[in-house]
Amino acid sequence: MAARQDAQEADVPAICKPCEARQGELCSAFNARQLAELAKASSRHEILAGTELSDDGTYSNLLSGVVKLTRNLSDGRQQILGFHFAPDFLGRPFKAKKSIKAQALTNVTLCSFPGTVIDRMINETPELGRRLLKHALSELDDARDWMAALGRKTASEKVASFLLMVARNMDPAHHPQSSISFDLPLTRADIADFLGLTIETVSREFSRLRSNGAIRIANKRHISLASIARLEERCGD
Amino acid sequence: MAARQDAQEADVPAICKPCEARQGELCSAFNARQLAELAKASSRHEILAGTELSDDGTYSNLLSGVVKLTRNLSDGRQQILGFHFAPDFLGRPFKAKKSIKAQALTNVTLCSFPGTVIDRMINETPELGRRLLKHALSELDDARDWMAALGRKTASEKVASFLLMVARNMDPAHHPQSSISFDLPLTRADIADFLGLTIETVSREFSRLRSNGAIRIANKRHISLASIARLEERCGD
DNA sequence: GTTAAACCTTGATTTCGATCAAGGCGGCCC
DNA sequence: GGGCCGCCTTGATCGAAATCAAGGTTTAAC
Repeated sequence: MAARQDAQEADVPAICKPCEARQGELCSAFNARQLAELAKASSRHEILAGTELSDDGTYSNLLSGVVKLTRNLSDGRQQILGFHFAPDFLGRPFKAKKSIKAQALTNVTLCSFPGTVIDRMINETPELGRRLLKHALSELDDARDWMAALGRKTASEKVASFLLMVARNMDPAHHPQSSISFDLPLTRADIADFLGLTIETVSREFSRLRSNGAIRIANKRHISLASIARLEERCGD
Repeated sequence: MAARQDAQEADVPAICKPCEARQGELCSAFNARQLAELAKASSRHEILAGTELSDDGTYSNLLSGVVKLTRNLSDGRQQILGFHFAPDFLGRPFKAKKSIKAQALTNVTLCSFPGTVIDRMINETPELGRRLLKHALSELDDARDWMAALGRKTASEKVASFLLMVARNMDPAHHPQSSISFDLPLTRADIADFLGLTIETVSREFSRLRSNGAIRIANKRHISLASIARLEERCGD
C-alpha cells in the first residue's frame, strides 16, 4: 500500500510485486503493458476455509492455500477430482461438459481477474496460449495418474500415493531421501472421497503405515515421512 | 491421386480434400498457405489393429478407427486411460509426466505431421493454440468423468456408463430416445481394464443388462441399445 | 467444568467384486 | 474333419473393503 504512488511508473504493477516469486505459471508470459492492464482488472481476495468458489468466468492465481475440485453423483456419492496447491492457477476457458465444484480446503488467497481479459490476450500473446495449454495438459496428466490409481491400486497403495502427492505439492523442492513433514489440509472424509474409499479404510491404512514405520502421525493431521523414497516403494507404480 | 496435378493451384491441398468433412477439430484453424505447408509435411498411414503407435513427436488426425491409451503399474496391472474415436486428434506438445502407451484397437487411418510444424504455427495462429487448448480441456473433462466412475460407481453403473460413452462416440448425432446399435471395438479384457474390473465381472454385467432388456447382444461384440435414455438411468450420474 | 459437535479410530460383520474353475463358441491351421 | 487357440460365459468360493457399531479425542461454546 505504501508503494502505491509509484505504481504507474514501475515496470511491474505494485499489486504484482509481492507476487513475483509465484508467477512462473502464468503472469510471466505477459509484458509490462499487459501486466499493468491485468493489474487494473485484478483484485486480491482472502477466502475462508470451506467457502465454495463460484464458477463465474474468473481466472485466479492461487497465492496461498489449497482448493479441492469435486463432482457428485445423483445420490450424493462424491468424488474429488483434484487439488490446487499454491502456487497454481485456477480457471479455464470453454465450459466444462459437466459441472465441477471448487471449494477452499484451507484459508486461501487469490489474485483474480475476469476471463474476458485473458481470452483477448491469447490473441496477442501466443506464449499465453502455450502456458494455458501446458497447464491443462499437466492437469490431464494428473487426472490420468489418478485414474490408474482409482482403477487398479489397492487401498494401501492409494493412501501411499496420496501422501506422496501431498508431500510433493507442499514442498516441491523435496529431496527424495530426506525426511519431510507437513499438515494435511484434508479431513479423512476428503481423503476417502479422493481415493474412492471410505473413511474407515483410510483410517486403517494410516494406522498400518504408522505401525510399519513408513509415517508418523501427530494430532491426526500432522504427517512425517521417513523419506519420499520409502513411500514410493509402497505406491505400486 | 488423379487430381494430383492441380494440387499447387487449389486452395486446399489435394491430400486434404477427401478429409474436409472431418477437419472441424484442428485443420480448419489453418489458412490455405498453412494447409499447403502442412500437407507437404504430412502423410497418410494405415495401421493394423493391435499396432502400438510410437510416441515420437508426431501429431495425427485420426481419420478412421479407434485408439486406446494405457498405463501399466509395475506388476503388470493395466489401466486404460481413454480412447480416441475418429474423427479425433492425437498428439501433444510437452512431455507427459509418466509414459502412456497408445495402441490401435481397430485398423486405423492417420494423417500425421511432425510436431515441430505445429509448434511453430502456434506462434502465428492464436486460433490454433485455442483449438489445442480446447481439445486438451475436453480430454481433461473426460478423464475426470472416469475418475468419478472409477472411484464411486458400482460395476453395473460403470458398464452402463461405458456403453453410453461408446454409443455417443460411434454415432455423435445420436437421438437420445431412438435405438442404436454398433460393434464394440474392444475385448472384454479391454473393457475391464478401462473400468477397473475383471473380465468376469464385465461379462456378468453384460448378461445382466441383456436380461434386463436394456441391451441386446449378437456375436459377443454387436450391441443394440433400446435407447440412450434407458442406459442413462443406469449410470448413476 | 460440562456439553456438544466434528472428526477419527478400532472391532465385528457383511457384501460386492475378485479369484478359481470349468466349459462353450468361433475362427484358423493343418 | 479335427485340434488348437483366443475369447467369452457361468458357477463356486474367497477376500478386500464396505458397512455397522461403539467409543475416543479435540475443539469450541456456554
